[in-house]
Amino acid sequence: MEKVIRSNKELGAALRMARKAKSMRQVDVAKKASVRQALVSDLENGATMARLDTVIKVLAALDMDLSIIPRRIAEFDPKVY
Amino acid sequence: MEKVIRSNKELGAALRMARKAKSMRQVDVAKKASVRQALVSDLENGATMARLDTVIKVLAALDMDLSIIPRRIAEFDPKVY
DNA sequence: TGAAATTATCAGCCAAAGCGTATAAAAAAG
DNA sequence: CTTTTTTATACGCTTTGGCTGATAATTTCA
Repeated sequence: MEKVIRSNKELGAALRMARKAKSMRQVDVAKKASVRQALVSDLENGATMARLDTVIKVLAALDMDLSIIPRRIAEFDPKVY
Repeated sequence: MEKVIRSNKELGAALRMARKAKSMRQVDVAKKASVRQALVSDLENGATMARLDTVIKVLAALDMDLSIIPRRIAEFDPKVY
Protein backbone atom coordinates (compact mmCIF):
# COMPACT_ATOMS: atom_id res chain seq x y z
CA MET A 1 0.00 0.00 0.00
CA GLU A 2 2.80 2.41 0.77
CA LYS A 3 5.74 2.89 -1.53
CA VAL A 4 9.19 3.56 -0.14
CA ILE A 5 11.05 6.42 -1.80
CA ARG A 6 14.83 6.46 -1.65
CA SER A 7 15.72 8.58 -4.65
CA ASN A 8 14.38 11.21 -7.00
CA LYS A 9 14.07 8.56 -9.68
CA GLU A 10 11.81 6.46 -7.51
CA LEU A 11 9.75 9.50 -6.64
CA GLY A 12 9.42 10.38 -10.30
CA ALA A 13 8.20 6.93 -11.25
CA ALA A 14 5.70 6.92 -8.40
CA LEU A 15 4.41 10.36 -9.32
CA ARG A 16 3.89 9.38 -12.91
CA MET A 17 2.07 6.21 -11.98
CA ALA A 18 -0.19 8.07 -9.57
CA ARG A 19 -0.96 10.69 -12.19
CA LYS A 20 -1.75 8.14 -14.88
CA ALA A 21 -3.95 6.26 -12.46
CA LYS A 22 -5.97 9.42 -12.09
CA SER A 23 -5.98 10.18 -15.82
CA MET A 24 -4.55 13.62 -15.26
CA ARG A 25 -2.24 15.61 -17.48
CA GLN A 26 0.93 17.20 -16.13
CA VAL A 27 -0.68 20.58 -16.58
CA ASP A 28 -3.64 19.52 -14.42
CA VAL A 29 -1.39 18.40 -11.60
CA ALA A 30 0.68 21.54 -11.99
CA LYS A 31 -2.32 23.81 -11.70
CA LYS A 32 -3.67 22.01 -8.67
CA ALA A 33 -0.28 22.14 -7.00
CA SER A 34 0.46 25.72 -8.05
CA VAL A 35 3.63 24.85 -9.90
CA ARG A 36 4.71 24.85 -13.54
CA GLN A 37 3.99 22.02 -15.93
CA ALA A 38 7.72 21.94 -16.65
CA LEU A 39 8.42 21.22 -13.01
CA VAL A 40 6.04 18.28 -12.97
CA SER A 41 7.83 16.94 -16.01
CA ASP A 42 11.21 17.35 -14.35
CA LEU A 43 10.01 15.64 -11.20
CA GLU A 44 8.58 12.68 -13.04
CA ASN A 45 11.82 12.24 -14.94
CA GLY A 46 13.89 12.47 -11.78
CA ALA A 47 15.67 15.41 -13.33
CA THR A 48 15.75 17.49 -10.20
CA MET A 49 16.28 17.07 -6.46
CA ALA A 50 13.05 18.70 -5.46
CA ARG A 51 12.43 20.47 -2.22
CA LEU A 52 10.24 18.92 0.39
CA ASP A 53 7.48 21.49 0.08
CA THR A 54 7.33 20.98 -3.65
CA VAL A 55 7.02 17.23 -3.28
CA ILE A 56 4.29 17.65 -0.71
CA LYS A 57 2.35 20.03 -2.92
CA VAL A 58 2.51 17.78 -5.96
CA LEU A 59 1.59 14.71 -3.95
CA ALA A 60 -1.37 16.55 -2.50
CA ALA A 61 -2.54 17.34 -6.01
CA LEU A 62 -2.57 13.59 -6.56
CA ASP A 63 -4.40 12.90 -3.32
CA MET A 64 -1.35 11.37 -1.78
CA ASP A 65 0.62 11.89 1.38
CA LEU A 66 4.24 11.78 2.25
CA SER A 67 4.98 9.69 5.31
CA ILE A 68 7.87 8.28 7.25
CA ILE A 69 8.12 4.71 8.42
CA PRO A 70 10.70 2.72 10.34
CA ARG A 71 13.01 0.86 8.05
CA ARG A 72 12.34 -2.82 8.25
CA ILE A 73 15.22 -4.56 6.68
CA ALA A 74 14.86 -8.29 6.13
CA GLU A 75 16.28 -9.29 9.44
CA PHE A 76 17.35 -12.73 10.51
CA ASP A 77 14.68 -14.30 12.65
CA PRO A 78 15.73 -17.58 14.31
CA LYS A 79 12.10 -18.55 14.91
CA VAL A 80 11.56 -18.80 11.18
CA TYR A 81 14.28 -21.40 10.74
CA MET B 1 3.11 2.98 12.46
CA GLU B 2 3.64 5.50 9.67
CA LYS B 3 3.52 9.23 10.27
CA VAL B 4 2.10 11.54 7.64
CA ILE B 5 4.24 14.59 6.87
CA ARG B 6 2.57 17.66 5.43
CA SER B 7 4.99 20.40 6.43
CA ASN B 8 8.55 21.05 7.44
CA LYS B 9 7.38 21.55 11.00
CA GLU B 10 5.88 18.10 11.10
CA LEU B 11 9.01 16.63 9.60
CA GLY B 12 11.12 18.42 12.18
CA ALA B 13 9.11 17.11 15.08
CA ALA B 14 9.21 13.58 13.70
CA LEU B 15 12.95 13.75 13.13
CA ARG B 16 13.57 14.92 16.66
CA MET B 17 11.39 12.20 18.13
CA ALA B 18 13.12 9.55 16.09
CA ARG B 19 16.54 10.83 17.12
CA LYS B 20 15.64 10.94 20.80
CA ALA B 21 14.23 7.45 20.58
CA LYS B 22 17.61 6.30 19.40
CA SER B 23 19.50 8.38 21.98
CA MET B 24 21.55 10.08 19.35
CA ARG B 25 22.96 13.58 19.32
CA GLN B 26 22.46 15.88 16.35
CA VAL B 27 26.13 15.53 15.59
CA ASP B 28 25.80 11.75 15.44
CA VAL B 29 22.94 11.92 12.97
CA ALA B 30 24.80 14.55 10.99
CA LYS B 31 27.89 12.40 10.67
CA LYS B 32 25.96 9.34 9.63
CA ALA B 33 24.02 11.34 7.07
CA SER B 34 27.04 13.28 5.85
CA VAL B 35 25.55 16.65 6.64
CA ARG B 36 26.33 19.38 9.19
CA GLN B 37 25.06 19.42 12.73
CA ALA B 38 23.63 22.86 12.01
CA LEU B 39 21.52 21.42 9.24
CA VAL B 40 20.08 18.77 11.51
CA SER B 41 19.20 21.51 13.95
CA ASP B 42 17.52 23.56 11.24
CA LEU B 43 15.57 20.56 10.03
CA GLU B 44 14.32 19.64 13.47
CA ASN B 45 13.20 23.20 14.06
CA GLY B 46 11.44 23.37 10.73
CA ALA B 47 13.65 26.30 9.87
CA THR B 48 14.31 25.20 6.35
CA MET B 49 12.48 23.59 3.44
CA ALA B 50 15.03 20.89 2.86
CA ARG B 51 15.58 19.12 -0.37
CA LEU B 52 14.31 15.61 -0.89
CA ASP B 53 17.75 14.02 -0.97
CA THR B 54 18.67 15.70 2.30
CA VAL B 55 15.54 14.43 4.00
CA ILE B 56 16.18 10.94 2.71
CA LYS B 57 19.77 10.97 3.96
CA VAL B 58 18.84 12.15 7.43
CA LEU B 59 15.98 9.67 7.68
CA ALA B 60 18.32 6.88 6.65
CA ALA B 61 20.67 7.87 9.45
CA LEU B 62 17.72 7.27 11.77
CA ASP B 63 16.84 3.95 10.14
CA MET B 64 13.73 5.36 8.63
CA ASP B 65 12.26 5.54 5.18
CA LEU B 66 10.29 8.10 3.30
CA SER B 67 7.18 6.71 1.66
CA ILE B 68 4.09 7.82 -0.16
CA ILE B 69 0.61 6.64 0.60
CA PRO B 70 -2.81 7.37 -0.80
CA ARG B 71 -4.58 10.02 1.17
CA ARG B 72 -7.46 8.46 2.97
CA ILE B 73 -9.63 11.25 4.08
CA ALA B 74 -12.63 10.32 6.13
CA GLU B 75 -14.95 10.14 3.18
CA PHE B 76 -18.68 9.92 3.28
CA ASP B 77 -19.73 6.38 2.53
CA PRO B 78 -23.52 5.95 2.14
CA LYS B 79 -23.24 2.23 2.79
CA VAL B 80 -22.05 2.90 6.30
CA TYR B 81 -25.14 4.87 7.20
C1' DT C 1 26.46 27.42 40.52
C1' DG C 2 29.92 26.53 37.49
C1' DA C 3 31.95 23.57 33.95
C1' DA C 4 31.01 20.60 30.12
C1' DA C 5 28.24 19.04 26.56
C1' DT C 6 24.71 19.86 23.35
C1' DT C 7 21.97 22.69 20.37
C1' DA C 8 20.88 27.08 17.98
C1' DT C 9 22.37 30.85 15.11
C1' DC C 10 25.42 33.90 12.33
C1' DA C 11 27.96 35.73 7.99
C1' DG C 12 29.50 34.96 3.50
C1' DC C 13 29.53 31.89 -0.46
C1' DC C 14 28.02 28.85 -4.32
C1' DA C 15 25.03 25.69 -6.62
C1' DA C 16 20.71 24.69 -7.87
C1' DA C 17 15.41 24.75 -7.31
C1' DG C 18 11.66 26.99 -9.15
C1' DC C 19 9.71 30.79 -11.77
C1' DG C 20 7.70 32.95 -16.36
C1' DT C 21 7.67 32.36 -20.92
C1' DA C 22 8.34 29.99 -24.99
C1' DT C 23 9.31 26.44 -28.08
C1' DA C 24 10.75 21.79 -29.59
C1' DA C 25 9.71 17.12 -29.55
C1' DA C 26 6.88 13.30 -29.03
C1' DA C 27 2.32 11.00 -28.66
C1' DA C 28 -2.37 10.66 -29.63
C1' DA C 29 -6.26 11.49 -32.46
C1' DG C 30 -8.45 12.30 -36.89
C1' DC D 1 0.05 11.60 -43.09
C1' DT D 2 -1.64 15.85 -40.76
C1' DT D 3 -3.41 18.06 -36.93
C1' DT D 4 -3.97 18.38 -32.12
C1' DT D 5 -2.68 17.36 -27.62
C1' DT D 6 0.70 16.38 -24.37
C1' DT D 7 5.33 16.27 -22.63
C1' DA D 8 10.22 17.68 -22.63
C1' DT D 9 13.71 21.58 -23.01
C1' DA D 10 15.58 26.19 -23.11
C1' DC D 11 16.94 30.89 -21.27
C1' DG D 12 17.29 34.40 -18.05
C1' DC D 13 16.24 35.44 -13.38
C1' DT D 14 15.29 35.25 -8.21
C1' DT D 15 15.28 32.66 -4.08
C1' DT D 16 17.08 29.53 -0.99
C1' DG D 17 19.38 25.14 0.55
C1' DG D 18 23.59 23.60 2.13
C1' DC D 19 28.38 24.54 2.80
C1' DT D 20 32.72 26.21 5.77
C1' DG D 21 33.78 28.00 9.88
C1' DA D 22 32.66 29.85 13.85
C1' DT D 23 30.25 31.41 18.04
C1' DA D 24 26.10 32.10 20.94
C1' DA D 25 22.76 30.09 23.68
C1' DT D 26 20.93 26.47 26.12
C1' DT D 27 20.85 22.18 28.62
C1' DT D 28 23.02 18.72 31.48
C1' DC D 29 25.38 17.32 35.28
C1' DA D 30 29.04 17.19 38.83
